[in-house]
Amino acid sequence: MQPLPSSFYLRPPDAVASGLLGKLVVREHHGELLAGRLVETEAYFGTNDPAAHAFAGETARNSVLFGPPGRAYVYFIYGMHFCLNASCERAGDGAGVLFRALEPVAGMGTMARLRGLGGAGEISQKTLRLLCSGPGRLCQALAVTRDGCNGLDLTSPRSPLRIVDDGAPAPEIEVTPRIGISKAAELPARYIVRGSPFLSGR
DNA sequence: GAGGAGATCGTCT
DNA sequence: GACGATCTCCTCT
Repeated sequence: MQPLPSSFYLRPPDAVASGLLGKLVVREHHGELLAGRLVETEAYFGTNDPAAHAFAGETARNSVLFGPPGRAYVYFIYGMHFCLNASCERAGDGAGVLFRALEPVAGMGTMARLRGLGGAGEISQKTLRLLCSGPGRLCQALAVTRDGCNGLDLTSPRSPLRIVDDGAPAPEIEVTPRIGISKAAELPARYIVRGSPFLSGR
């Protein structure tokens, strides 16, 4: 299974955000394969978007957003959480897509352990929904940290973090306002798979 | 089930 | 020195 090519990310963030729904996030962690299907994303429009990290211009923290498309931008927030983004559009635009929720597909036992939710033996449907239903949660479940993952190439078959298309049919997509931000939150830039039980709360 | 407060620290002013 | 693209736990109903 080949990762999505960098040309996929060479588009405006709203097109990338909706196009990513239904694709697989694949993570190699200590030789084990962890995977989840994207069910919720958010677009951030770079230097023109007051809610985007890139709004104030390039800094040491957000430099990945201003680099080539298809890279992982990981940042630390609220003193305890990480969030995972994909850079998109052209280098210098500062645009990105935030990954908000995944449907767990492989390695659920390890994900549960990383999340501190047990993980030995059977996993209940309730636990399954708690694994990746939020930006901070999915990073914890996939062992994504700024130290380990910031700047990784999501388009390389050899990358320990990549996005692939497994040929699943395109999901039914719905658009809603963005979540968890104070500036320009009313912009309809949150893309979700309609009816998925794995969406983040609100 | 809903609502609110606390946790905790890197980053920018 | 303030705040944030969040989560969990506790309380109240």
